[in-house]
Amino acid sequence: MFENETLHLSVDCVVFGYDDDGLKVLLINQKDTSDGTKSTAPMSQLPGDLILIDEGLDEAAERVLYELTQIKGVYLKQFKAYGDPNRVKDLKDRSWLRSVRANPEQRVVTVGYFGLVSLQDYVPQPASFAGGVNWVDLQSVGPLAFDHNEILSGAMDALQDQLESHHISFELLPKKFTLSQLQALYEVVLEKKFDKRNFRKNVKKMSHVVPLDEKQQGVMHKPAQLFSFNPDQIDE
Amino acid sequence: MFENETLHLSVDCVVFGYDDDGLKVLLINQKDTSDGTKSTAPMSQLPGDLILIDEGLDEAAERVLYELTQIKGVYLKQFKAYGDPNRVKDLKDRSWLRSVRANPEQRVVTVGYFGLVSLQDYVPQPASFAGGVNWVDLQSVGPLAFDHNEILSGAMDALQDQLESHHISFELLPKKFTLSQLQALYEVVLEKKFDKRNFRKNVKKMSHVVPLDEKQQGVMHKPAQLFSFNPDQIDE
DNA sequence: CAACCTAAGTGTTTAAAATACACTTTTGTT
DNA sequence: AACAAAAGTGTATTTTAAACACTTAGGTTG
Repeated sequence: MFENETLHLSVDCVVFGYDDDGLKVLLINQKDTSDGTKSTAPMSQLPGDLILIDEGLDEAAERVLYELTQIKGVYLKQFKAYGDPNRVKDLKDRSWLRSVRANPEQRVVTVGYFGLVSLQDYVPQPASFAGGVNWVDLQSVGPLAFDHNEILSGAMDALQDQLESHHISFELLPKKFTLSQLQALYEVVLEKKFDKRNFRKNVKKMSHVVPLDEKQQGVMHKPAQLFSFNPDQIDE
Repeated sequence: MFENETLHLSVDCVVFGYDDDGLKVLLINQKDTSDGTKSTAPMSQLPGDLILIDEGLDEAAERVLYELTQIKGVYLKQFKAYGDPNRVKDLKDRSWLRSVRANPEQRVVTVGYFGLVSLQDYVPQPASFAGGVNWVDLQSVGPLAFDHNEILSGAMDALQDQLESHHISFELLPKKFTLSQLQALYEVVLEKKFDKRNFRKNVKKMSHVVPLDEKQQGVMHKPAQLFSFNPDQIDE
């Protein structure tokens, strides 16, 4: 059943990207299998790959993400290991595995990481580097390879759990942001609405959200004040 | 540096046991190395072992815990993977590894589980089965093998995070418990005091904590009413 | 340059939740 | 009968959360 008695370990990265039109996830397209078999429709998957024998898990997640998407320097956090012995045994995943793995039948346990990036700052659009890398609207994510839909949903749960308690919302926003952007982010991630005045009252209690002497420009309405995040000033 | 190019995966279980005199963790003593080398002092460690090639992670945690301690049927939950490439390379752990592993130099990534048991119900005292299995007061835990102190502290964090939100306190209490026991448990785990009247007010709002028609017996003070947990009645 | 569009920004009232606090009751023991 | 020990109970106060609507600043249009 298992090609030999060893087991491989991989990391898979669920990188969430946010901008004013919503929350996206970074997916890559499996390259068409070139072995002449009537390949099933090419699938999307999370960026992930086997870890090297001498690298740590966090390190592997960073490397793999960079190699597959050219994205680096982003917030990345482990959230769960997935170890169903048959998680890479599905028929739909066979031909692609055969085309990229020395031992396609080998069991692979994977460690899931979730990542956060602002699509306005920081990140060079990965599509311009690696072919087949896409930011996909969360609602539009179809069936993914392996158990990647399950991993994605685990990442989403972790993100929701940690958004408020771990001060990570700022990883999804540009360095300078408005309170409306922050509120919209909360609403998208937590899937509920907030009252504008109450929301702002709460934010103004957080000493790590600091108002700048600067306003939004080029918008056709009253320009909003800009804020930034000061990580040195987290008080509980 | 690494004996060969494969990597092993293990599970380690941090099983918390609770009774009226506090929170304990289940440790096992490494058997004395019998290879004649001047063995370093025998160490304690978390119950853990390599997973088999065809079992899932949760399944492996259950099996390993049972094999090493005879404990089964308890609440067990994955909380974090530990993958430092050198986590089993410390000098202090050498001789023991040589005595139990075919490839003692091989890298091992481990997946941490935390477990919860009531020391009053359920659990046959493991000490009566497997030699060298001990419930150790959390305060009295000394240096453990490998990175097990770090894993223990990660498990404690996970327990604290989830105690209130995940309705797991009941896994640490006898089936029938008093509100004072429940409060004492909260105080020990969360490391803070609660006001008795306010605590009871809150508990009485939880529909899954149901009062029984039964009182404590054989105590030399006013006997307390007993309560039990109804898992079918969790409302958020 | 006046009218208009758009999102920003702002306070108060009400309801709910958290906190602080001390005495009486029930059982078993001496 | 007196005592010891923990169980059990209510109210007032403070803090936090929730509900709610109009004015303002800037850009665009005619």
